Amino acid sequence: MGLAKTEMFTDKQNKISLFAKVFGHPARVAILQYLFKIDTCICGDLVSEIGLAQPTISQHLKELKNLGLIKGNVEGTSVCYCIDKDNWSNMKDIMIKFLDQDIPNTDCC
Amino acid sequence: MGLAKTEMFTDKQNKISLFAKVFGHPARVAILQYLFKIDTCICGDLVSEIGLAQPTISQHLKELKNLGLIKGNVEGTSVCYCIDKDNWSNMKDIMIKFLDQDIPNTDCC
DNA sequence: TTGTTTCATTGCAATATTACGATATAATTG
DNA sequence: CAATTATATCGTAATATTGCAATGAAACAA
Repeated sequence: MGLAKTEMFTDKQNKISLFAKVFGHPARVAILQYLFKIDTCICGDLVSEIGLAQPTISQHLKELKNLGLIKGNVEGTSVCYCIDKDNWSNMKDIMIKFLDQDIPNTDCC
Repeated sequence: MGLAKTEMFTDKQNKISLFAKVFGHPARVAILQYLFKIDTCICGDLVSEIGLAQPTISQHLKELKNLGLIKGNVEGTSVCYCIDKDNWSNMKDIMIKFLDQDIPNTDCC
């Protein structure tokens, strides 16, 4: 199979899992952290920064772009990437709401 | 391949991606939400609640247990599951720190 | 002891993900 | 135009994930 049965879950649950999945690879985490760290757009130094082959980085960027978390801008021969603020903020709200629930106070375990 | 090159990333990046990966399936999100919603341990009604086959649920529970996010207690013939408060709290801090970074104010994109 | 119930494990088929070489595309330079 | 640079896409091999039927194991009930 390898195929999640998304139709049996709520939209919210599927959304959370889609966001989580994109963070489920250290290369994508590293790309995002780099975008946060350097206070400007990324224009090309990602391949040397991360250490994976160029097609691999391109593929990871595509997944981040597909979810809307980053956006790219063609700048001559290179492409500038940066966080999509609105979408990131939206995702953050959803994820934090999931993570920050009150833990039931049942000491049966 | 299908194999992440974890050795090229920091421990923190790998940790974040491992936590995220476990949330990257709606069934595991649903299990956790159910654990939060019902204010007590889960003792057996997960299979009927989620709607996947029993071995599938068992497998998802195992992954959550492996990361330490839930713990189980044998209660007669059934097993009681609940959130592991300390580990959840720890994970939450790491994930929120990652999600809640200040977004660079560069409007080049 | 013989079921019965509940959950875990095994084994396997279907599908997804990861990584990268080769190649394509698109803008720029000479 | 030809060469260069930067990125995307294609194709494919290696590995991971998902789901479940079959089976096992452990506690309980009769």
